[in-house]
Amino acid sequence: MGEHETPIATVDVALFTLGEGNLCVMLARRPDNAKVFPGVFALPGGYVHVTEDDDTGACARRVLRDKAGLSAPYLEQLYTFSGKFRDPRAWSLSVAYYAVVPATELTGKSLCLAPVDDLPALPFDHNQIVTAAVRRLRGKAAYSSLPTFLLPEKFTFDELHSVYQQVIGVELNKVSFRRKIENQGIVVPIAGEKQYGAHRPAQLYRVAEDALKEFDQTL
Amino acid sequence: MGEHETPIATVDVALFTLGEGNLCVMLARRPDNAKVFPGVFALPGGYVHVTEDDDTGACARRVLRDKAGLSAPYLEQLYTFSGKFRDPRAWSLSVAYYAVVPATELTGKSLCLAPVDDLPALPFDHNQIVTAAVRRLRGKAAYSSLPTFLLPEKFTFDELHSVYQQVIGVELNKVSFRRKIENQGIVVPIAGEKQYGAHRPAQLYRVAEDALKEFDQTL
DNA sequence: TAAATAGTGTCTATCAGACATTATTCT
DNA sequence: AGAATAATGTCTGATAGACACTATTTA
Repeated sequence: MGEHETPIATVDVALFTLGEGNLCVMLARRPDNAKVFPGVFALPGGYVHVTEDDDTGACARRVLRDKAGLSAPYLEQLYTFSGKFRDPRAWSLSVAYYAVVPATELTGKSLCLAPVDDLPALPFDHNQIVTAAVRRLRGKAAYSSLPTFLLPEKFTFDELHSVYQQVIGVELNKVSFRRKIENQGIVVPIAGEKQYGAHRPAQLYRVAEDALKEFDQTL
Repeated sequence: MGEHETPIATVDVALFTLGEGNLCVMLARRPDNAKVFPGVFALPGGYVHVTEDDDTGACARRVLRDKAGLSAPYLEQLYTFSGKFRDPRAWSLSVAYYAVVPATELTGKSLCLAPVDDLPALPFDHNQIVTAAVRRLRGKAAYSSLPTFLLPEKFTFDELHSVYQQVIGVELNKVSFRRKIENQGIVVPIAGEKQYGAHRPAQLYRVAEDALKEFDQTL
């Protein structure tokens, strides 16, 4: 078997968070000296550095660190997009990841957040990547603890309920939702901690584990 | 941004079928002149040919055509495996696919089929790829028409039931299973066609559509 | 008519959703 | 007391599983 021309290998990351009640994806301005699409907003991404990255997951974490200063969000490989024409430079292959972080992790950073349901036109096949990532996120939200990664450390039950609804995009019965969440052991009450307001105070919760937990049944 | 060394880009395919009641994966003998692991059984795979393949899916179909003579089985991208050490030659990146075909498509071809629950040690990280593919297949089987791709064109309800059980690995209530399948419209009876035996003859069915259909609920 | 498998009718336990009720704070 | 939100108790309709029963063939 002789040597072949190898494709370009890159990693792109769709970083999700909640902004003003909408599910948003982070966009980064491409450098002005980029060979293609200079100065255009796109998903953060970059070449795989074989001397620097242990694997594509490490590459994705490096991209997030460099472009958003994030250390350890929820990160999952999504899909690998490839083809002759997706990058004007050459036959290319992009391993797409998606990440989920609470909005509190992004405060102060000057980032561009775009609501996923009202996205501008993006270069390459990045609109397709976001669409696929949203589909995955929404799909998993219905039967996993994934939406909890959008919440800050402490939260009330109503916040949890609201985040699930926002992500999935449908109304969820409050009583059934509470039953389900309690059965699955997704969250645990923080003893003695309550959120006060002009009403009965709400119990504060935290996630039971840092890992993603999949439910055995639908919400 | 300067030029970087690019990783090796390959595609590997886990081809599933049923052999003697077991879920099996196809293995191919690597050529004797291969640079690494010559003559060893492994998942069929190959380099991405940027001049020949439109994308990695086309590459996977080419691999299946060349190594198993298959034209259009169910094919789905699984995951991209990557890293410094997974290939002794260099930093490499393998886009893994899995395919599902009825055993009848493989008769006559001299192929090696290994039961997935009793797999030999494979080169590279191919055991890991098969494990991930089996998990995906079993996961999807429970709420989709995926197992129908293991069946021949015509089949009885009991065969359908049996294939689902074999793939998922648990017993499924026959009455509930029939109700569910009927509700989902996965299969349609073939008018006037029955399979005869020393008992009441069984209605023959075919799949309703060629595409994968996902259920709204679990079996 | 016995054996074997195909296919259906129906009861029940479980559970999601709906609704009503109680709880606890602030104004 | 009234407003506001938190949290729980209980009824009901839908449905998965269990079981029993009927159907149709060959031997």
